Amino acid sequence: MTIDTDRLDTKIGDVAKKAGCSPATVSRVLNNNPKVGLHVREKVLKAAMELGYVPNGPARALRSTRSRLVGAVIPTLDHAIYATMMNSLQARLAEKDVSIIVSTSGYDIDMEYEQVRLLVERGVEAIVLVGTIHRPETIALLEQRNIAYVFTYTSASTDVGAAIGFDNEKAGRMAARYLLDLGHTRVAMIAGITENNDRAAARRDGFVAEVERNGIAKAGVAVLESAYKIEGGRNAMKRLMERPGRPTAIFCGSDIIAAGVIKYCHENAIAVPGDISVLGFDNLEIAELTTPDLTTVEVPAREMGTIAGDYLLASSTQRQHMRQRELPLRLVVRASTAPIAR
Amino acid sequence: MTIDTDRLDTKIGDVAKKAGCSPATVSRVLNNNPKVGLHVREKVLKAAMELGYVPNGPARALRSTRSRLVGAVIPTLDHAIYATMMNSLQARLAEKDVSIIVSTSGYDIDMEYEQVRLLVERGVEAIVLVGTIHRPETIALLEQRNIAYVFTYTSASTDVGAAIGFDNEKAGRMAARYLLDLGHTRVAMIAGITENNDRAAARRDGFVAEVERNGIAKAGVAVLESAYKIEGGRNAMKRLMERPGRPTAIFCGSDIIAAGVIKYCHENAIAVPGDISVLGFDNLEIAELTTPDLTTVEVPAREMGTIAGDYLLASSTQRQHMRQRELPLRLVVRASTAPIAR
DNA sequence: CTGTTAGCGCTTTCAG
DNA sequence: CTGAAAGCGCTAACAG
Repeated sequence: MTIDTDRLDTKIGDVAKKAGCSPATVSRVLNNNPKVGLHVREKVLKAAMELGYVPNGPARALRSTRSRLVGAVIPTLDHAIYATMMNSLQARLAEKDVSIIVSTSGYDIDMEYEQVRLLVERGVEAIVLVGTIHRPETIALLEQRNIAYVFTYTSASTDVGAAIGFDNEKAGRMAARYLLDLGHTRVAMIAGITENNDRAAARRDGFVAEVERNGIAKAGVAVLESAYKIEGGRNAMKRLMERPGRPTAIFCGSDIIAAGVIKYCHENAIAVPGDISVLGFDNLEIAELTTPDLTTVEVPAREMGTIAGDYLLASSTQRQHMRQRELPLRLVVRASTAPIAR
Repeated sequence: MTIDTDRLDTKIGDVAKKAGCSPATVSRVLNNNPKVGLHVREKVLKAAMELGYVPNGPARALRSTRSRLVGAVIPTLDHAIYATMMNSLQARLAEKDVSIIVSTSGYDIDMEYEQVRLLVERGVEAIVLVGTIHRPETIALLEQRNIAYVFTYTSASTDVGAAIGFDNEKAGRMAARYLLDLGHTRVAMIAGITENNDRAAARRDGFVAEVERNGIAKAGVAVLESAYKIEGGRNAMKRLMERPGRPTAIFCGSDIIAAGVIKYCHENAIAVPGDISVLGFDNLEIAELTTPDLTTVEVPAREMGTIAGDYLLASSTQRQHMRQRELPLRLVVRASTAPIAR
């Protein structure tokens, strides 16, 4: 009647013996198979508990091909926008006892392929990816093995994979529209790193297109790139300010970059938003830390994680109706932007 | 000679057939067993490549009891200090093709136990935990199944588990020492949440002990708690300022909290560090975003992740020499602290 | 150096 | 409703 704690590992047969039934029945109980007698079910549960039985996941996965494991490959965990998404995704999956293997690609699609391969090897049932651009081999592998996958941070679904996110091009246009409506005509963008990052590239394209559509800035909109770090934003701003034809408004590809831009302005006595309006992207917690508080475009990172989780948890039939989900983007107006001075 | 892409899944036997050898030999090649003829090895590799063979991890794990999987249970991914650690831990493990299942406990040790149980079920070979305080069942389970585990963010190893981190109590004393040396006698602490968080509690205890050891502050040091959010810090500061006997220096349990404190000061025309010195903890990227820049205690989060990774990757014999690792703490002096005005 | 044999722990037909 | 039997894909003895 006491709990055995000395056995190194007890298996389903031990539980069966103790409960006085067959292993098959134990398995049924553990899998909530309804057609097991109430009495037997109770005995099994009791025996399992007393023996401290823990199922062997790999054995289960091998036999049933259901691993209760999903994978995610994100650029990095060192950026709040991805960490936050992972946090809510993991929380959602945990509610259903599904585990998530997290790996990072460092914004490199070759590395992403390697990681996806490894995840497939681990037997994940589904995979979360970021963005729309991937190696064809990555998608081919997933298709061939019939593993479900979702793209996040984008709303551009392919004919096969699902997409849960937002329209990056539209986001860029929204940013431009806002600055333009404020009366700015000399605008610039510090775009983050667009190589291998279709989302950053789409934002830039949308921004540039909207600005040029308005006929102003014939000389072209200044577009620089920068690492997603405060220092990166600061350096990019320095480069920008050393060029002729200073802008009066700047759209930054991330709040982190915007923070670096504002930092540079402080150091060089450039008034924000007096001399230059600064618009961020992401709405991270730090947007309330800059002086002045940062106007920014909010990215629904938490929500994306939860919805991606729902998608993965759904049955394959249910998934048909969830294959594309465009989340709304919201402009959060704070104090770093202002109408152009006349 | 072309790559087969239509087969749903090819197994080791298929590769063996194509390479003209036995499954055992294929297995040997795939596991880098040295005693396989060079010629055969090449044929196997070629066959595996052409068939697009991906090993079946669960089957391997079942047979060999080596899953190449480790687990981590952290409080949350929504705080940079943990996300950063996970990022470097994952990167280190990925170099050796080891995957990591990440789960979160929300600072709740009962939840932590559930997550650990699930990880054990998944067949992880080792587990990373945060802090020293855990349910006895958690440790018992790990011990019984003979699964390696490491505590991080602490240097207090138990007789069984390893610890990779720093001395939180010492950190608290260091913070107190610094403020005291600046001449402050009326000091306070906003400690984060200490319930179920032995690290935050130890920091508080060290801080209070060092202050009282100096005989000042007979009335006791004011200690408040706060969520690890900007708003939390701001609210706690509000409460603190509404009490009699305002402090001239405040130690915050996290930079996030410190940011909130500084925010409150701005809003209420309290000069930092003129009226009040503010000292943070963590040295997050945001420490350079507050105005003035934040003086803080640097926590080696990235390094902890890498070292924890090394520990998990090591053989059990090597691990004996790595069971305790206290990383140095560094005080990063910026502009939010100053000697007391006379 | 390579093949044969057995079986890891579990779930799943198939009978009863 | 329950048991017996088979075998998921792989690796580890053990021979040769």
